[in-house]
Amino acid sequence: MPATIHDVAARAGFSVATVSRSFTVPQTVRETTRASVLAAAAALGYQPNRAARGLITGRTGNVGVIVPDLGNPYFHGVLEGAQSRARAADYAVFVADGQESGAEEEALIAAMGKQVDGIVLCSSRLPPARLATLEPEPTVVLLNRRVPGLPAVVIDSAGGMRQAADHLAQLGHTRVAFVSGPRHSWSDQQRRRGLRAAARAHDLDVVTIGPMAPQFHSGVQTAERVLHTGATAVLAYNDLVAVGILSRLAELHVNVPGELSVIGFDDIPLAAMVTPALTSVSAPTALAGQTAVEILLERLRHAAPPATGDVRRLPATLVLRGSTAPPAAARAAAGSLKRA
Amino acid sequence: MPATIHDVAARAGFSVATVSRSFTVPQTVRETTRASVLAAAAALGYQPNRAARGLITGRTGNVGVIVPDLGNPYFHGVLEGAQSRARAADYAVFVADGQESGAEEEALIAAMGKQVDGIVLCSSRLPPARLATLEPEPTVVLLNRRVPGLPAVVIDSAGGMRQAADHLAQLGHTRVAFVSGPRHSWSDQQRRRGLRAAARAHDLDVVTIGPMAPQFHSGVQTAERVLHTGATAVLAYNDLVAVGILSRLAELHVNVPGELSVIGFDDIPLAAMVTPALTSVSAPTALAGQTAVEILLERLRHAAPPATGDVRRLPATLVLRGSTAPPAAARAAAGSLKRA
DNA sequence: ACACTCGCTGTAAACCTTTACATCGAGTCG
DNA sequence: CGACTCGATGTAAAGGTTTACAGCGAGTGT
Repeated sequence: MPATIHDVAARAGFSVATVSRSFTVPQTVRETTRASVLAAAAALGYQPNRAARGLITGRTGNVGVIVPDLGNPYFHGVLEGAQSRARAADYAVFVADGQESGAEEEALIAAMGKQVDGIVLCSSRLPPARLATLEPEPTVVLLNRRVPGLPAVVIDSAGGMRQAADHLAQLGHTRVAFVSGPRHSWSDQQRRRGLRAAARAHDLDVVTIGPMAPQFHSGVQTAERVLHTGATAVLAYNDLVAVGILSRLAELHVNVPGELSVIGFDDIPLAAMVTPALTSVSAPTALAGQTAVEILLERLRHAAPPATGDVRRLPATLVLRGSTAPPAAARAAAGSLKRA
Repeated sequence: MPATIHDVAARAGFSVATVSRSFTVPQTVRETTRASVLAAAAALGYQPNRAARGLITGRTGNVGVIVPDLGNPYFHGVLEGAQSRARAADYAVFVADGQESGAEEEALIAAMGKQVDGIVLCSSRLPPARLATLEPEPTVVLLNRRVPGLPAVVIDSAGGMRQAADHLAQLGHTRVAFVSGPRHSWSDQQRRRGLRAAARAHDLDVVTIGPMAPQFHSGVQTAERVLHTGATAVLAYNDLVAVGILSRLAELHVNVPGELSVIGFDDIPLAAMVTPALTSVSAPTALAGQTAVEILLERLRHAAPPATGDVRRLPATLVLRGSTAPPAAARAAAGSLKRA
């Protein structure tokens, strides 16, 4: 029913080859020819059949994005960025939810297999050994994960964590809690690393709680434990748990930031919507998504992967809001100073 | 490079037709035959080439989901539901962001065209006339939108609104504000309709503010206007603006629910995370997404659309949290009663 | 024994496009 | 003027699968 290349060829008075070329390698047909082909195509509403094209070229014009949890706001930014960048290049994007499971992820990769030209794997739950054997089929780029030999875009969590710790130290905090994320999470390791370094530099006392699921309810459950540590500030693995902490603290009538400062991670939209607004380490998720498909497309263009170990590092930046302040002790001291 | 049906056929000692049949119409091949075909396929890691299959069957095994804004949490639930239902049926899902624009949406539909068997159109921004002429190519099902002749799944916002208004009336409120959503939004019309009905029933005084963009900042901007209406409760078009209101109210030191009750719509995860937790009309978004692809798949199965005007109505239910209470006046009255 | 039906399998066409190779005419160079 | 090159176009094969049709052997009913 829909018009094929043959219909266009017949109408334009040329062969199918010429029609095909008019679309895929315009330089090779005479300008006037191309014009009449295009006119015929437009008149017929012709759209190339991607399946047929894919069959012969081996490319699909699709990319896949696999995230561990579609429900996690963190990945919405990624998805949005990926989608817009892909669309700009006339690629379509498949999205799939790995359900936090390596096995499911693997199944997804297999299922996507021939349907996509490449895959953006976000915060993969797969073991490094498995990741390393993924290529060359399909072409992948990692997001927020590094394994040797695979291109990746990573957000500099460690750097962000350092900024957060600097900020806290500067405010006068000396004992802080860290509510950590999933045990084997690459991101968690990065954040720990950043925190360790900053702690040494500033002579901060750090007590780590966790691992915890990166969810709101984890924060709710953890709030009281944080209080018991005697810390005057808490760094949460991500905004979700930070907000959970905030929520429980409000129930307990603990003043934030007066009695406890709270810092989140990722700066998802939620962070700006709670009261007090959450100081958070902003992760450029949309940019990350964009960059990931950009690298993917680039690799696809030159079938020979140029720099397969290409790692793009995106900076995270601390954004100051209302959930951090000097510790109560410091303010008390300042107060007594004034009084004295 | 990857194994084809021919390789499997050769290895199993049968023809390609038999191999093909073993996968697509298993009843027609002898059981033992099928077993050896499957064994050969497994040994070779054979996966049918979808492009080739699609070329001949005309089906792609893909469905598309178009949402007006990937950044809107409302659609995350939809997307999640759609994705999981599709995957269960071995379909893959394309996702695209219409950017709140009818034109972009149209372009997306055209671009998806031959790549998908059907499309779930969420809260479409397209005019009804255009929507009506979409079919039969591609097959679509609408979500949160109704136009004659097209199957749809809608969430009963009007019913939800009625529940919300009932709740408020029961608490003793007599004057409430409604912060409305996008002017031509179908959902907004539904909500208005439900509110009007409930207002009549309970003799509620309703003052409408808006239209407003369905965003957090709209709520922030609107909070003071709400206060000035003299209403003791406010119904927001969705949770995002409700939370915006909450946020601004906290800045103004207006107690919620003491001085003003706030009700949101959609019950996105955010609603449960703010303080006070937001009373909201819960929209079963994931179920809606699921149902939409279910209808789509069903229609695809019987090429002849069974009941093209099929409309599935999903109930919305009010979930009570901490942002609603009797109006200050009522409590004062109750207090004086007690005192008397 | 014959004509049939029935279950299972094979052969080959068809789906729509891209692209290697062939063709053909016109210009170029010696 | 002949041998070539070059640009524009056409012909046909190829890509992997499904499926209409044919074939074939075994059972069935007469």
